[in-house]
Amino acid sequence: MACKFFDLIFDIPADQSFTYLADDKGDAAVGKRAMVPFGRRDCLGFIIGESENPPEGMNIENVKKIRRVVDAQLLFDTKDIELAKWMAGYYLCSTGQALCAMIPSGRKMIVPSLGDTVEDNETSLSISDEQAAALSAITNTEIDENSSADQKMFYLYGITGSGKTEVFLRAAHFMLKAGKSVIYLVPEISLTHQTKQVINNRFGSLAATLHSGMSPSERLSEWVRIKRGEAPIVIGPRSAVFAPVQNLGLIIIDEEHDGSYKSGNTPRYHARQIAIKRCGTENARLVMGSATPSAEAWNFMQEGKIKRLDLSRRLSGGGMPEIKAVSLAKTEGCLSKELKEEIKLTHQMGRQTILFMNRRGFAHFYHCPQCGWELVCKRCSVSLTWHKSRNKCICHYCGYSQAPPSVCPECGCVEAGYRGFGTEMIEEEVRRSFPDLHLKRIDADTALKKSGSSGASLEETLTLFKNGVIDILLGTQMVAKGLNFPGVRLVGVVFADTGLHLPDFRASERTFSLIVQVAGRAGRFFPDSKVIVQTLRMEDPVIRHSCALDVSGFFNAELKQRKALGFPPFSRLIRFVIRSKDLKRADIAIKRLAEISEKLLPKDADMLGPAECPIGMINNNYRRQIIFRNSSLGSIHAMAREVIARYEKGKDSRTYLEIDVDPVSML
DNA sequence: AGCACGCCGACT
DNA sequence: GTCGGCGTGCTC
Repeated sequence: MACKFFDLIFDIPADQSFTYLADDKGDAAVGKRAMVPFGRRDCLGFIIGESENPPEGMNIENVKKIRRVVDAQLLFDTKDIELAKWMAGYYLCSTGQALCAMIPSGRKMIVPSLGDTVEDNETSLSISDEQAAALSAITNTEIDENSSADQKMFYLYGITGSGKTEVFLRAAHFMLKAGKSVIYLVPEISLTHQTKQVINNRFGSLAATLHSGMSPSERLSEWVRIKRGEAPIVIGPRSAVFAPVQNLGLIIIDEEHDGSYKSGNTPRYHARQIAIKRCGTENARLVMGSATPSAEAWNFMQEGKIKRLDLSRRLSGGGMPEIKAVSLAKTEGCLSKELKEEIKLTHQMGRQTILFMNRRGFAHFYHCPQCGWELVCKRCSVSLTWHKSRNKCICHYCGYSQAPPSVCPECGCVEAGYRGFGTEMIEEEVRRSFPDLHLKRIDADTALKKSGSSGASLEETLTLFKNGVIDILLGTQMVAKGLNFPGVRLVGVVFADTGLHLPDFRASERTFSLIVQVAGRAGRFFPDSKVIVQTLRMEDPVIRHSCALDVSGFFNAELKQRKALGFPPFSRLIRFVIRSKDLKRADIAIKRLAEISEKLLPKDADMLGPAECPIGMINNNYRRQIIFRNSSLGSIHAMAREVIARYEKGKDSRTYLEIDVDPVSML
């Protein structure tokens, strides 16, 4: 019987392919997954190559047979393999790991519910001149095989409510009509449903979704549906950037600044980077959008690498709200006089308030005013957060909790207590100040509750708020993203400074972005809306620029600073983190890594560290880091690859090396 | 990444 | 004597 040889790669760190045998008539093929004996066990591998002959210098006796081909359909093609190889090179992982991140992991397929027929509901809604100009810039670009990437990247830069979505939709429609496919990236899973509804209402059921909330088999069947060309538009979070659409015409990245576009595990890819790469090789266009671009995108726009398209006006109900910074310096509790008065006024007007609290992080900690002692997680070295309703102090990294001490364990001082405030504390104070207003709190704690359990689910709460049943919505990041409530007049940022102290060079950028985004929730439909930003740092440029909604003023100052300090976007970084349960091992490993690195460090590059990570321990793992920096990625990239190779030889099996190219968080 | 092999210390 | 922790190396 005729046999063929197949090259397989696996989801392991080693970048090496392995050859297996399968008979000719079988269904083994490049683009499918197969179970094969690998070492002492069976492993799932990706078939990435085939040949008539065994690999050179290899005895046929030693080639094992494929046990079972898992997929009936092809899951990936040579284009995908090329992308995986590029990713492996860029993000310093193995090709197998890269491919594994690209492809859904399901085994069984669910029969997909087939979409309706294609509709063409051309909306008669008119668009503004600015929208029309932006749209024609995107669509009028010649689809020219020889055009450079510069002409294919656009940025819809516009305040909330300026109609970015409509431009996205029309650009998508343009591509669909031209017979091309569209990938529409959104920052959160919850936004995929919302966006899918909008798309399906508009164009018929053409849209597919891909996200981690779906079961693996659901994802697999959507994947296959996309691959067959049955869904020319795909909506999803960062992993959807790999969607196997045929004839890609456009990738949309909504809320480009959002941190969720960066993967948190190996390979730590950024969806924007992958999108740029895909648009380059597949000759597609890229349109991003945000009111607060990332520093990287802003810099590209200034250099002309990305064409900026301005949407400067709000479409409905006039301008942006009045934004006022209010000092918390002489305030007892967490609500300033001004904020209280505005809440009252807003209620009298029959309108609603959103209170925003950026709770997570180093914000509120139990500390002793006498000796400075601070209650910190034993495993993660971050401040514990006090949850009054459960009377517990909880670590937001690992979940550790303990009862709050009644006196300072160091000096016995009874004044020890919490500084700063979380949503629960604000909730209490608001209830005390406004006993007859209906308040609801939304955060990770309350969002966990599913409908049917004691409390209202997130969706239920949002519906109640939308219908005006709730007067005040209090919450964390969740209230800042994508939600539009026409009845809102007032937005209060309870404590804007949270996050400004973080030992991360992006702290300012993130805080700025957050304040502007939250402010955008206010009064999209009325001219009299108001935002109050409470702070202890009235003079801080971040606070001043964000309250003035002055994005370019902020970036002028911030980019000057970044340039002076040599941080991105004026340099590129590669971060190595060593993690180990054992302090000694972590220290030995980081020292060895540093020694290898020093030898290989290019003349023009910097090495920061070795040092303890700002969050020195997470989940009982000690964390140490080294950061490589250079004006371009080239030389540190090559060096990092060699460092990894030498380090891996003779590494300690109980320490782990995490590699992050273009890190976005340095904590 | 797993997993086995093989080398040293301390225990019934 | 042997059980088991831990460094090393390989997986078609």
